[in-house]
Amino acid sequence: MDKDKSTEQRIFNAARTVFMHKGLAGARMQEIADEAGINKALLHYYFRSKEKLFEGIFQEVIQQITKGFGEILRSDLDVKGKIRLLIEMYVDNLSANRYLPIFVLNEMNQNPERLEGFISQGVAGYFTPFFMQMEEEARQGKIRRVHPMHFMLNLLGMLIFPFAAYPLLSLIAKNTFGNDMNDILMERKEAIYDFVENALTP
Amino acid sequence: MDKDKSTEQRIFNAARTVFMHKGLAGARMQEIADEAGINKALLHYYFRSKEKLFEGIFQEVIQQITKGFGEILRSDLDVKGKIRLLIEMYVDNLSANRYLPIFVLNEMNQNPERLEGFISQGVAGYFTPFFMQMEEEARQGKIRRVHPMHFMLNLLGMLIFPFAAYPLLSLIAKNTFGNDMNDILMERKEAIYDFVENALTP
DNA sequence: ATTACTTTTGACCAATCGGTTAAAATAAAT
DNA sequence: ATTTATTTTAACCGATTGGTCAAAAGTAAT
Repeated sequence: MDKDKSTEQRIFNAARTVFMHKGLAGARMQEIADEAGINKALLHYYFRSKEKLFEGIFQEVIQQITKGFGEILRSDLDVKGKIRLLIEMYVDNLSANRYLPIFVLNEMNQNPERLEGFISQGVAGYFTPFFMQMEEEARQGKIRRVHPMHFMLNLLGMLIFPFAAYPLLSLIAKNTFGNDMNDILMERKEAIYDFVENALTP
Repeated sequence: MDKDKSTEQRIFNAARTVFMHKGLAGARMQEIADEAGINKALLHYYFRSKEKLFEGIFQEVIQQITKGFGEILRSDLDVKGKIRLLIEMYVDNLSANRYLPIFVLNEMNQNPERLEGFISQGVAGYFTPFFMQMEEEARQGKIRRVHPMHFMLNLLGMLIFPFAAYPLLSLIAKNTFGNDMNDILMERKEAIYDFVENALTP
């Protein structure tokens, strides 16, 4: 219940938890209040409305994702180095917070307009330089020439999908080979990097 | 409004549309009634409750997906042939219904118990034989030896993710290179197959 | 034409929702 | 100690929600 933090922070943390698990439409202000250990009216004292509270959470989550993403893409590593780091970051982050991808994907589909404000400037700008670096390394014969955008879609898909589809995959893993899905997720870093490296080797 | 079909079918179609776009928590019975062009009370006449109506829709959607999936995996094609067909099917289906993946992923995360009933017997059974076929072809040197489960996760991720993240990717595509995301999705079949084939070539 | 059965409707209900308000409790300022 | 400002609460409100019901409209059988 974050007993020692400020009330505003406790509310914000509670809201993040509940919104992340239930989504905007499924979340209840009463549940957020309970999770924060305070009265429901106090929610509206600190954050005017459910919509405003959600907007704050959503913005924070998006910014946290894009921040790490941008830092890696703008570093001075080579392509394979950046990919290695992207894989590390995504698998670590999503392992710690399994509901994040489905939350973000769902809410951005329910209300795409929310993105427009604070995406265009940020994420979009990181791609062009990285794509140029890929072209350059392909010219040098360091990596195979692939379509940069499709490569990025492939990489992100391999990274994010297993976490978004966890409940289904967990069932399948159990029923096909007594294997636990969590064990498979642990191997995910190596599996993706092997696959990508093989696809990028000329 | 499906004027000529039976009332029950019109309601079911309307429910599929609304649930698929808004999800269980976000959908309103009144909106489904409007979409079907009938009174709200008539919904409860044909389908007892929102939950029952949703269950019917969800089951139909899951079954439709797993059906095609199973048919391809059990066909007598070689591994690369099956992969080619899987790519064709998924890209075609998801192009025609962009909301399907995020709908399924979200609802299975909100209520994983719903899956257990009608998944274990179906989908799970298709995997083991296909995984054995992959091992066999790897032994013959026809394809590179890869971990079957991770390979499947990679393939499904590459197939599904771009559709689930469409709104974000659409913004990025527009801002990095004036390209339209729909054009990119059209090239998706070739891009994935190229990538996979390169990763599977010994 | 009357009966019997099914389909459709408008009006209604209790519960729940996000949000408000006035007052109580607490903290800060003088 | 008293005033002032801030934080927290219980009680309440109107709107919306999923769901019900009795009656009307339609259909089929005799």
